[in-house]
Amino acid sequence: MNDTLTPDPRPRDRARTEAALVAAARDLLAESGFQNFGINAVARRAGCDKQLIYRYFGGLDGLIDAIGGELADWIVDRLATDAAPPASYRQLAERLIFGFMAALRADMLVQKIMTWEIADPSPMVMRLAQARSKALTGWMLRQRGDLAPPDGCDAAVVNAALIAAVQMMVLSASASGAFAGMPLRADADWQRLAAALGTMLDAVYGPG
Amino acid sequence: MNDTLTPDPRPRDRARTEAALVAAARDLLAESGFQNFGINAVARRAGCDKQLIYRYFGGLDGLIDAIGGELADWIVDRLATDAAPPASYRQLAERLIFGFMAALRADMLVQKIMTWEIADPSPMVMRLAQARSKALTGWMLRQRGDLAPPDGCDAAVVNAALIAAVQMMVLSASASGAFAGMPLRADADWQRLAAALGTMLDAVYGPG
DNA sequence: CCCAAATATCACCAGTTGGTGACATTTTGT
DNA sequence: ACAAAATGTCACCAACTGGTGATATTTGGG
Repeated sequence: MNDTLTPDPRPRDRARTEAALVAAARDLLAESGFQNFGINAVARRAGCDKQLIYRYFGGLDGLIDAIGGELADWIVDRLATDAAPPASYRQLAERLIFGFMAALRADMLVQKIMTWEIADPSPMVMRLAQARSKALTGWMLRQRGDLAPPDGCDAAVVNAALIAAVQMMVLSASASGAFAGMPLRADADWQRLAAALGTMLDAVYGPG
Repeated sequence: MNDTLTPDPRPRDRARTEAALVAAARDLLAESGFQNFGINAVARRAGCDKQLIYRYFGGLDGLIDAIGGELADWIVDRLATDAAPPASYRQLAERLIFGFMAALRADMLVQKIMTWEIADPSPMVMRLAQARSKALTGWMLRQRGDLAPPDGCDAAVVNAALIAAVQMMVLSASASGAFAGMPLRADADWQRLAAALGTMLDAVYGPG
């Protein structure tokens, strides 16, 4: 009869519960960011008791690590889609920059985590950043082959700066729809940015 | 005898108290960022009751606005120090980028506010960003004179991208001492970045 | 002088947070 | 069949948050 004594608890399936907790944490992070992100909010969202987070993940840190494992190779997964290897260093850099831009624009969760890394750098969160940048440089080394940038050009730093520009623009756009007065809402806005980045790539690496 | 009945309250000086509150908020923000930044923390730091924040500023928002007023022209104040007008567009852009980099690197408070704008965009905080970018574009227009960028180059967006790159690098450096695996701690690191930015300016605007 | 306004502080409120111990129920191993 | 372990839920804790009403004390104008 279910006599209002036990209001049907969730089925006892640890794997399922763990997955629900990870999903709840990820969705919550992607939707609202790390503000108001806490153990209570995650448990509430997952519809189960926070005690389980302690039991199964050892706390919120462990839960974050579980998320981190999922997106360690985030950038590589959606960058290495081109069949043909790049024909020039310029092309390699172009694929890196524009691929990064598209991937980041489409992934709210990673955007929020990147913001988190800037705003509240805890050891736990920094590990996510480290894994990401390691995967990214690994991809570059693998794709580079024997292509070389022009002489007298610190390509690593130039690329880092372009990545930084894209990252800042995307994060700012998600927050306010603009950066430094430049609107970043319509597709035309983004195409204008892409054109400017193309100009810079042309200028630095040559129109290859 | 001050018989433990009245533990000497602060002197009744509204102007002084308001200044103390603004200073407390600013210092707290610069030191710890907007995490744990609340009305209780500010009042505690200022050594007076939070009620005064409600009375004198109408709440935390008003206090933030008071800070915003102080640094509305932040970037202009420390950019327009050069006596001679720029001799070329390249020189203008160089002053903008490197001046911005130096100013931002030296100002922890503005760094934290910029992070705030990304991480927790509330209407109140966004007003600060708007005032800043308005002042910045105003400076550009005033300094530009009749200098013009090369044809076929969307200089406004190129400059915005370079500013974005610098901003991302500085914020990331303050948080973790690196960006995308590139260390940003020693002066040599920053000189390397400056050199790369110089390369990009050369390439886009010509070595002038 | 006296009363009103201004100033400063305190006491309390409801709500939230992270964290822990106890309990009930189900599953599993022997 | 029975005990032990695993799973899920609840109740509670101290600490903190933003917010408000009441109360002292001082200042200043009439």
